[in-house]
Amino acid sequence: MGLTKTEIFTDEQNQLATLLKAMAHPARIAILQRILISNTCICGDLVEELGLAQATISQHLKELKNAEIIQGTIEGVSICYCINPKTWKLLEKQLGAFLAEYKGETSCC
Amino acid sequence: MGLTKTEIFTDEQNQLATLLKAMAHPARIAILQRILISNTCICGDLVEELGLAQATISQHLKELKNAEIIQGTIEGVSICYCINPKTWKLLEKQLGAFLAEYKGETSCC
DNA sequence: GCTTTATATCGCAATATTACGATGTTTCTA
DNA sequence: TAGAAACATCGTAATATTGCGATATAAAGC
Repeated sequence: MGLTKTEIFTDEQNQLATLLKAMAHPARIAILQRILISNTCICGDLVEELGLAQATISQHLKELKNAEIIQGTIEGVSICYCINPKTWKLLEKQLGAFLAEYKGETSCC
Repeated sequence: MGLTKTEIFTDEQNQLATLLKAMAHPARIAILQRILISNTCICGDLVEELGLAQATISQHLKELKNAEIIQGTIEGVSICYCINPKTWKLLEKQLGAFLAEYKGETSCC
């Protein structure tokens, strides 16, 4: 086991779960926040700002890139990362719809 | 290792990561959607509706409960689960603010 | 071409997650 | 009070994640 049964769920459920999973780590949230603040992309600054090893940061960036939440382009010696607008919009739409489904506390538990 | 370095991050970052992690599984998204649709709580119906074993569903419910995203009350023999309004509102606020930080594609990568 | 700088990848150890059968626990009913 | 129904918990196997040191790779400048 230890393997999620993706066949059982809808594509939307799997997609949203994948996106959430990619963000579900404090380091990756911190990375995204840094990108959002600087608007313009950042790179190895992260290693200094967060207290994690270069290999670890690189790995987190890779996961965000795999989920297509961020994208990177070579900028000389370093690499410039920024938000992938397409995925971000998708996320806003999917998550927004999901969260909005809750209609207040119409008595229950 | 295999242990997240929570000391390094802010409480907000850790909290948001924990909430996202609790939702970052297709089964748990499916469970939440069912609760949102039925508004009124559900229980063992999930075992039939999703194709997972009772023990597995119970475990997923426990994780959602630990994250305080849902809450359950004893309803005779079965248990009634529903959204925890407080956490849901917190989630809407935190996630909303996070997602809204992105200001379009002001040229970068 | 060699060196420096900036990232990526590999390999590993520690720990976490996912799924499930088996077994406990609690509550209602006969 | 014994039995059934509905969940929860335990134990376990398979796999995934986290973090890092060491090493590889790529671009720029000399």
